[in-house]
Amino acid sequence: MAMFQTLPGFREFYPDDLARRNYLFRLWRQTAAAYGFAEYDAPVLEPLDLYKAKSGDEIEAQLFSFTDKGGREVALRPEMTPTVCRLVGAKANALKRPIKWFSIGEFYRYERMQKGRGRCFFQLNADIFGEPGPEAETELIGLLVQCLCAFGLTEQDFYVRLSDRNLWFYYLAALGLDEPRTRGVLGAVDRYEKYGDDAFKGYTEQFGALDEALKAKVLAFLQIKSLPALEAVLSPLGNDRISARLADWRKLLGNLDAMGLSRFIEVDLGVVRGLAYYTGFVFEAFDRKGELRAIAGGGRYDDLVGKLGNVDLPAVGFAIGDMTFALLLEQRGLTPSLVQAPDVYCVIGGEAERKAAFGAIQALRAAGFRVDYPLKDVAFGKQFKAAAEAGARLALIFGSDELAKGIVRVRDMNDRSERDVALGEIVAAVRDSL
RNA sequence: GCGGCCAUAGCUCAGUUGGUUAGAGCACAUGAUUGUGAUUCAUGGGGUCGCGGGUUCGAAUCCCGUUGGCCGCCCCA
Repeated sequence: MAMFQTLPGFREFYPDDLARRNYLFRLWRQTAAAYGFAEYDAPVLEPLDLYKAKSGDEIEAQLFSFTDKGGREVALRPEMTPTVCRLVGAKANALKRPIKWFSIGEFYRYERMQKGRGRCFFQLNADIFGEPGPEAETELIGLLVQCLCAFGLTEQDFYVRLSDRNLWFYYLAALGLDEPRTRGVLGAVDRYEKYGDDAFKGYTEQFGALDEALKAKVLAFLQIKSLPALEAVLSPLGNDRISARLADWRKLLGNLDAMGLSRFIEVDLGVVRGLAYYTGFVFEAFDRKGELRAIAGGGRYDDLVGKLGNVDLPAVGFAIGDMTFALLLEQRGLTPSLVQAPDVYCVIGGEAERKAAFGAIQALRAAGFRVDYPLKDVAFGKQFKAAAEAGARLALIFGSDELAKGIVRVRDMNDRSERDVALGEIVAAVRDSL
């Protein structure tokens, strides 16, 4: 047994694992770039207060935090949002709008491990700053959907639930609830899907039982699954800000429809997301089978940059975690096998031939081809086997007979055909054959 | 933080009522095969049975503790 184990919840990436991870990151990067997002990065270790400021003391229990040698209270980052708010806030006046940024980074949370959750994980974070209107949500939801579709997932595999905390606030205000009670009701709404009527226990303890007629309206509202149903409930109220908000909804859904993404989107007012800092549209991606935890989540947080970056700036963002996402790809058989195959494997007759082979190997590698060869003398049969197992497309045979004639035999490992090439033309010959 | 199940080779696992030197398949390595990828066969390396303690003449096996894993609850930024 190993004398040292990895810390609980931490992960090691052997070459095959890392190849899969890199594949994830590569497609995410390409997709984010295609949508016009610029990549940034920032420290893994941050002042503890950065997270307290955003989320309160309670969050500290789930933080990897400690005191550094300079006596500073620090924490490994559990998420990107506070950091990116600080970054943007610090240069807000110098940055071209809209600010469309993304990053891929590792995050740490001191939590109990579970399926799809460890103590370290990677996330793609994408955010737009400086755009208050639903055009920003259009871009982000579009990007989110494509970040999943890029791997071959379809509307059969996942969907995005779209909701709106503003509409909840406006609606509950119109029903006569004050802000604390509104937050209490939203807490119940967040839990309703899981606990049913028990979700209102917390509210009842704090404020007393919710009026039955009011509760019926809340329950009806959280079950709304379409824009027309939403309009039917809200339009009669004749409330200006609600009307304006419905216009935002029409714009967002219209935009997404024009992008051909309607089949991924489900209006679902039952989603409010627990985070107190979300201020508008919120959205979450789930697998259709409902077997996994959320694949991605995001929403608008217009007040956070002001709080953490000292400049008022509207913002929307989302994050996709790598663990649940990898489980989904696995379930759907979409995890590719990514063997790092060489282009060329050199079969070398013996020590004398090796010298000649090195020249060609060096030239091929300098030209950018992936070239491998046995480090020590091995029987010919073994070398061909090794070439086949490595997945090489070509085998170059550096035998004594060939080298005596100044040539190398090029074997195509797929169709087993062979041809001779002058030693000096090896690079061109390989280029032609691949 | 709470609860359930689990821990034997790199992987998947077997291991009798507690009883010789703890096994198999896969994987890996070598050879049969000194110029061509398969199959097959042979051989080999690799385990203080997660760790610590206890019971016993004797523990992978029974008991206690501990660490780690899986699953669920809380939480999920």
